[in-house]
Amino acid sequence: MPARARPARRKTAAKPDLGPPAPAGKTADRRDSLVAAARGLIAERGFEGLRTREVARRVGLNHATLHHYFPTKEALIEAVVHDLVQQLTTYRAAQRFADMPPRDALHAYFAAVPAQLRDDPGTLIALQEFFSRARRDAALANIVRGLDDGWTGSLAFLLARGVADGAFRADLDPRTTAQIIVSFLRGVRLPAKDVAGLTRQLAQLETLIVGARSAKQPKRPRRRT
Amino acid sequence: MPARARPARRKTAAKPDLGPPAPAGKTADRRDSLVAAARGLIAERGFEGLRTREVARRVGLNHATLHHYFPTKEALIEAVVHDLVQQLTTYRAAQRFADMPPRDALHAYFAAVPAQLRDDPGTLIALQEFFSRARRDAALANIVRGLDDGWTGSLAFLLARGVADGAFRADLDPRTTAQIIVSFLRGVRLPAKDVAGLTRQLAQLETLIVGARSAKQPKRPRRRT
Amino acid sequence: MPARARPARRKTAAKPDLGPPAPAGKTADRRDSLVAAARGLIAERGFEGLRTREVARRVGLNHATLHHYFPTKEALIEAVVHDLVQQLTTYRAAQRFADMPPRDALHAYFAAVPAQLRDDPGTLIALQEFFSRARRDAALANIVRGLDDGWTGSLAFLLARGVADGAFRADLDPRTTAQIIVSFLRGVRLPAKDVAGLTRQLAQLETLIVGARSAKQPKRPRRRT
Amino acid sequence: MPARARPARRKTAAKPDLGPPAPAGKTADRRDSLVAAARGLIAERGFEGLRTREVARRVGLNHATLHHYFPTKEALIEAVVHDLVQQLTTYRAAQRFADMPPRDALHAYFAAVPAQLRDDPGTLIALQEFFSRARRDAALANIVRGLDDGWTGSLAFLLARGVADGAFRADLDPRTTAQIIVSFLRGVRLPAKDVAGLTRQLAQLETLIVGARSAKQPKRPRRRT
DNA sequence: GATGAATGAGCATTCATTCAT
DNA sequence: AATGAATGAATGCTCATTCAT
Repeated sequence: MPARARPARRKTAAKPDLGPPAPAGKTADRRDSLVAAARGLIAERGFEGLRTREVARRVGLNHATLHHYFPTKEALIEAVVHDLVQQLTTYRAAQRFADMPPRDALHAYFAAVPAQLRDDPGTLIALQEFFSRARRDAALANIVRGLDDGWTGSLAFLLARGVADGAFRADLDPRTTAQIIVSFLRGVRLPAKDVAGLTRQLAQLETLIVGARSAKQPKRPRRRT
Repeated sequence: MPARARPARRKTAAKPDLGPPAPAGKTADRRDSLVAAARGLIAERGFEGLRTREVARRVGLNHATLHHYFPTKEALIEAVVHDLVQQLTTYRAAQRFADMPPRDALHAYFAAVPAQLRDDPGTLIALQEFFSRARRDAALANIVRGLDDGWTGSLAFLLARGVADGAFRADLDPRTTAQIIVSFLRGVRLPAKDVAGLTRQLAQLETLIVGARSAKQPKRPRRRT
Repeated sequence: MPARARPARRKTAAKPDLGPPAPAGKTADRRDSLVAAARGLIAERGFEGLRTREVARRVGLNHATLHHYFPTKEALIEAVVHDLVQQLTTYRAAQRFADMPPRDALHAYFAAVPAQLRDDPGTLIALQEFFSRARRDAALANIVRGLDDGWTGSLAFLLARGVADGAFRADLDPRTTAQIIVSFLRGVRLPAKDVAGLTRQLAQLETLIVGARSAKQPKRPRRRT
Repeated sequence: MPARARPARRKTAAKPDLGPPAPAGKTADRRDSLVAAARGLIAERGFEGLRTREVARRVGLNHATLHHYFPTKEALIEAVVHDLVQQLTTYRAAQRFADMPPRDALHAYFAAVPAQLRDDPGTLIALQEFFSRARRDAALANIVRGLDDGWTGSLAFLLARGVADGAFRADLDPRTTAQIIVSFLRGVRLPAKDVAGLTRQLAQLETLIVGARSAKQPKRPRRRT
């Protein structure tokens, strides 16, 4: 749920107090609604089942009106990707991994995954669809690659810090391990019916990364005080 | 319309004495060709881009003739799944992991991945497409789940053996770890442009599973025994 | 339900005498019908009013079937041009101007115009539409130019012969005059409600070309014995 | 919502004292601009390619605003015709053929054609489009017929004077010849790439009309006082 | 007057499927 | 078995027109 700040429509922008409640930003809202509806539809039916008519219908608009906001279906899809990228980037930036000890950061990171899955599975499912589609769409592949690099990079940084201060296994290549984690997360079956199972997997992965020390609590690594 | 009597599926093609001299297995061959073409097309363009006319064209058949072999497009897709499942099951059965020490078995298993990727990327890409599609197709989901369970099961068995004989880390839950590996493999970006990177990731994963001992050879752990 | 009657006949292809009257050339016939319908529609409503659905409807076909014969609307239009060009070329070739004395040839040529207008006004009207459209369609412009050059050329040749043997005015540049005639014919108002008027104009034009001698029979120049 | 009170059309724009200081004639100007833009677009792309949005865009107006000036697209088109008619009528009136000797008048008339073609080809091209469209639009056909009659009439009058005073061929029917000239001009290929060719054709036509005397200067007959 | 938003009717094109031969 | 022809149900997109503001 973004709630994009909406920066001053048009050039007038005076409109101190209008009759209707708040028509300001209606256009942006509509666009956002359409993007959200499209994302949901992609999550539900894949690109195979994405119909502009259905997207418009879900927002309560005539299908022709959709083209008032997005000239083509492809433009709508692009908007969905960009929204997805921004949302994920924001999400990553919002977490202050840098402020936390590596092990806590990793734990927090992993803890966020099942939460996100429960709160907003649609976004992640849509993301998987885009990963799939990137295979045959060069432009999308570039965007996805950027997303991937950022994702891997932030994880690799976190892991490197942990390796340096002895929190993680010494024989761990940060970048390679980050790639493993990313591929693992990308490969998670969605929609997740077995969230408990996923939580267990994340915990196990944490154990593997942390190393031999935590052998005594394999399922649930001790939280840092 | 449906219920077309499916004559001699797969490679059985026994039919010791038929009227015409040599038409044996021709129908099965055609079916196989169509399935292979469909699989290739799915890999190339996804379900989005799967067209029965194109499938028929690639096999050199008229598009209407395809319907003599598969009453509907959906039937063709099902045949592709079943073919895929059988192929993978056969493949797994062919490898004698049970006869090898766990660590060697794991290594062999991981070594086979980049090889498969190089030899027949199409099958794996198609597989990813089916995983994607299973999200919205209950019937397909069941098939895929079976595949998944078998895959996870065989890996879990291997890991359990390793944990039991001390080849792998003791704090490793075989089933959970098997699920991690499966999700990781499912999440690998295809087509793989960076096979070396993938090989490195597999080696790292091996290291994490084997445990602290191999800290000195992170990239290519010496085989024990 | 197919009701498959024939039991697997390969490349036999005997077919000595078939039940139905004459299915041969049915495809060509359909194509021709569609082209004719399209030409008619262009004549009636211009390119503005050309609808593939209507073309198909006039031939008694589903609009999707039209695309079985012509991949796009543009392809259909092209077929109409080519048909038009061929028809006109054939028409011109059929007239044996070369075998006639210039003056008789010109007269015969002019006499054919009102006849054509009465028999098949649609073709000429469609032709005018194409002339109009050639203004904004480079490809069409080339085709039309070719048609024009042939038209002008044959007339110029006729006129040159007449100038040479004294049948026409001596101060007449054959090519320029041919261009005048062609432009005049191109500019005739269609559909022609006043055929008599047009006939009069052609006679007058003949008089102007023949020169001063025929001052006594302005409307109907005497035919050369 | 038609019946928009049309205030001060054309270039009158008197309005000596209005409320606001300078909005005088603004509405009329806007209308004229729209008509001019529409005419240009018709010349460029034909009726096929006439889009009200594009017309408005070229004038710098919102497409919805266009409907304040012209209730429908058809009304805009009508305004274009009327503007065209008025322009041509004015143009014809401006030339003082009546004051000149017939042969000079004809020459002046013909000389004006290439000039007009060079200065404002758009108007003539649009005119051709309207001639084309008149074929299927009865209302337009009437307007065009009026234009045609005026055009033919003025030429016929000129020719009649010339025949009477011996300037032109005696065996020339003024009205019929006027129709020939008009059809010829209507059939000229536009946009004219070969203006020299057209000039030559006009000169030749002049020769044909004047008669045998000018046989010595076929291209540029000396003006007979 | 001006404008962004909205809409209905329509359009060319696609495609899995059916059917007669 | 094989195929060309045919079709209905979409599908993305267009565009003149309407309307609330």
